[in-house]
Amino acid sequence: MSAVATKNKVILHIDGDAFFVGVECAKNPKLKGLPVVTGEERGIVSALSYEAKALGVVRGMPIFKIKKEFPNVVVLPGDYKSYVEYSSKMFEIVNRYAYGVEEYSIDECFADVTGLDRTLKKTYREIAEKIKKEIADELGLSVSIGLAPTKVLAKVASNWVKPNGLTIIDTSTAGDFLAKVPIGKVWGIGPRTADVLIRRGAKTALDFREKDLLWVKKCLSKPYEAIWLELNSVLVMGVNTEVKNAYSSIQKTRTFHPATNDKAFLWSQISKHIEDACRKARHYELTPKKISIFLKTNDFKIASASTTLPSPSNSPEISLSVARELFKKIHTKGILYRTAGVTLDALTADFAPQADLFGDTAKGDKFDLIHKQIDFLENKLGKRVVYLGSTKQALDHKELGTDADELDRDLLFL
DNA sequence: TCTGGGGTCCTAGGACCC
DNA sequence: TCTGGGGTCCTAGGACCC
Repeated sequence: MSAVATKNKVILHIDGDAFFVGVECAKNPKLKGLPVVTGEERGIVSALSYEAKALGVVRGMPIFKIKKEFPNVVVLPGDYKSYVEYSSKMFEIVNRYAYGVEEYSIDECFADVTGLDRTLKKTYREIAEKIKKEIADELGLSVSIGLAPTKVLAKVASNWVKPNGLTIIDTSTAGDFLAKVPIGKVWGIGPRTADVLIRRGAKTALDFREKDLLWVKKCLSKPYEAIWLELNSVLVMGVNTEVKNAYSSIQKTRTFHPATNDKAFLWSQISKHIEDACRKARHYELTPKKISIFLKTNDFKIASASTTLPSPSNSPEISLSVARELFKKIHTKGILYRTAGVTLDALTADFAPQADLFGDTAKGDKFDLIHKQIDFLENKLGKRVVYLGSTKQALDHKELGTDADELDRDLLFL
């Protein structure tokens, strides 16, 4: 037995209430108390106020439907810049009370606040209340807070009362809470795994927690062991306070309707996604080593193919040349596809590439220079001043059949 | 929730090596 | 030619998150 008693950690989780709408109300307090949605520019609801929810509005609802059926709902375009600003200010406030914050998403963070009760001579509840008050006073935002010995339990806690909640779960009370949490509501357990667990008799988080580890290992894969341990108050998912400053993948996808099998159209979508993904990679000075593309059918089956690039490059011409083969592999005659997507993978910070035997790197260098010029132009004149010939159709919104090969010329259109 | 877009991590199976 | 076992890399697909 260890001489040092292993005392439970105290993990805090903060979740913004209807965050995007919350920010809009903070910017324009007249909106407070009104049914408000954001997402006008996307055509579907991204976020909605609790007042809008009460009327029957749901996430993903088409904006035209809102305007028609709920004329008194305020519809706003998303203002991502503000959301990011408010988000980082919110994290700064939390950071006053923690040695680092894990920025989990734009409206959520975790922090390890263990021991702060002694340092600040306050209870954990008082500390959480203070954080909540500062966020409300300084930013005009409402949040829900959970305090618990692990991240998974802290998520359960912050979700327990919403909006404007403050819930504390400790080892002794966890069972009472978990008995009321359907297994599918646990962070990390989605519909598939929930099905499996329910069939095996674990309907609630408590049922699952009471299974033994061997059972968990036998029925599920590795990540679920961590969830099981965390439900049992064993902290295994560390709070990662490192500021995440690089993507490890960049994805571009688009769903179109109606679904189609048109080869030329689908290929032009892929081409556009490759251009856009490469542009983003260049913007962040990242270079992918891998590319993968996928097509999704009407019944949500995904056919994907991926490969390692001949040499790392963020020029679309390189990706395009290998994607052509990948596309041939996954495109099946007669099947209708609803979504096409591209992922650039294994991104690393830009580096000076070594010349290789086959001259691919030399080719990449040439395109590199061209794209530097184009990026410069586009920064001044706007996006897509210049684009690949194979992308043209996607930009024209043409859906009629044209021979794919005819369009697949790596030409730049001005 | 008949289901948008952008991410992360894991796993099984095959290829190839010793 | 057949045989065994282990390691590692690659690819396709699955599951989950916000």
